[in-house]
Amino acid sequence: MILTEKSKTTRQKLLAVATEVFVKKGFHAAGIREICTAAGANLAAVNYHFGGKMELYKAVLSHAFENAKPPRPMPTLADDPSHPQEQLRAWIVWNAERMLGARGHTVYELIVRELQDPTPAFDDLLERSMQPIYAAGEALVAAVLGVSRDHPFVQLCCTSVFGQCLIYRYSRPIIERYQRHASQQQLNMIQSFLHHDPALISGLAEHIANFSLAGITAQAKRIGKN
Amino acid sequence: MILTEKSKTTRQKLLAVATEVFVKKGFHAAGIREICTAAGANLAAVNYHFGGKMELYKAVLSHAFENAKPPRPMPTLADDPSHPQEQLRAWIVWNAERMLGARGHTVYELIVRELQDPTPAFDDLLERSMQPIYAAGEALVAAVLGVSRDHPFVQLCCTSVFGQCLIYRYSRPIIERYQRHASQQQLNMIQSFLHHDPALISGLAEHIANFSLAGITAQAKRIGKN
DNA sequence: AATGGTATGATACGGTGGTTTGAAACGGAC
DNA sequence: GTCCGTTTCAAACCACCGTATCATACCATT
Repeated sequence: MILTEKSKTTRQKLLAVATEVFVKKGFHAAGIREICTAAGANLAAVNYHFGGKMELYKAVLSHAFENAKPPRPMPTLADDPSHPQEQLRAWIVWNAERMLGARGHTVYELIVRELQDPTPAFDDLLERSMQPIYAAGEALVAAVLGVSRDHPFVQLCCTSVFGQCLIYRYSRPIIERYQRHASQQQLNMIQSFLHHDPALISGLAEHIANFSLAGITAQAKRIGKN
Repeated sequence: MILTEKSKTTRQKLLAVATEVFVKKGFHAAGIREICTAAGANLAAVNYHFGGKMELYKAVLSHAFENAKPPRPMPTLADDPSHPQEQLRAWIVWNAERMLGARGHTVYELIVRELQDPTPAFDDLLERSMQPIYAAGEALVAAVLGVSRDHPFVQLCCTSVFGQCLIYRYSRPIIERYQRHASQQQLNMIQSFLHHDPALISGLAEHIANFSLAGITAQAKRIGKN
């Protein structure tokens, strides 16, 4: 199939709109008709350009994954093996900013959707977008704890870090509803968060890093005692 | 409407089966045909006994909330105001065990579903089942940090605690898929987790408490320095 | 101008989902 | 037994969704 200029734009429009809709409603609840009308395309356009709803969805996932290229490279243990603590901090901040940020990080919205209602595309997406990051974190935590990577504490600590990040994606509906009972100071934070204010996001990432490093070093001491 | 014995049992069967299905598939993906056949009832039974799918769902939520009564009371600051640190630890353990446990805690499965696709029943459910617990945690964290409850750090730390708990509910599909690459030792943990082994759950709760207390006291020192 | 691959359009099909209907079966009251 | 409110049942209804169809419009190439 040769792509002319016109076909390219409708394809892209479809992809862009579909990304939005899939993020907002999930795969099953999203409708072809809704996507097509929003993109100003005909109902048959999805089938023509992608071959079906699932293929469109996979294209959206791939596209989101491509656009999730990090602005700065992920810190790893290999960067500076003699200072694992600092590297772990850098990794946590990097990961948290990535998971909480808005710019081109729609992958996480889609992953969060997949977590609850996995589609056949789940495995591949997870493997490609999360596994390398998780593995790097595991190595760093293991280094700081001074144990091997399959020590139970490593998993526990990594999960604690990811949990603190993920909840900000999950609890968006709660936070929106929470505005009613919030003080003025809290309202400002909530607004900043809902609008993906970069300053607030790096503040949150800093908190998660401080909180987690304290937790992890505490566990390291606990291991040392035994 | 007078409830005879027979109607009661079909109603209850419907409620029980619907709870399972709603937890497993969410509100939209669950089908009343599936629920009715699994309950051994006629297709029209849901509409007759509850008035519709949404009413059935609301009944399930209420029923799950009623059955979520804690086996032991929630620890609060009021129990022992002179030892906030110990009380906070007790609260974290209590909360984590509650959120991770299996026995009669289906509310959380349903809440997690609501987080992604809120139905009109969301506000009420949240207000009744989560708000009191969160408020108690806020008070305890504020006491340990030595600040007022609307200090930003209080929110951040509470969110970190809840995030560590919630992720174990969210990441169940990941953990299931992770079994392939897991070592034997990890496999045992995974199996225990998937089967809601109480011993493992209290182990996880302990970890979350240790991790979080270290994080919170670190933040307390940070506040003290400024 | 004619052509042929490409893109768009209106419409219909099969399937599924929640809901409705009206009749039949039950079960106590008289 | 007869009545009447309650409950069950099979079947149908209606709206919606993803997909398939086929005709039409586009547009570079000849």
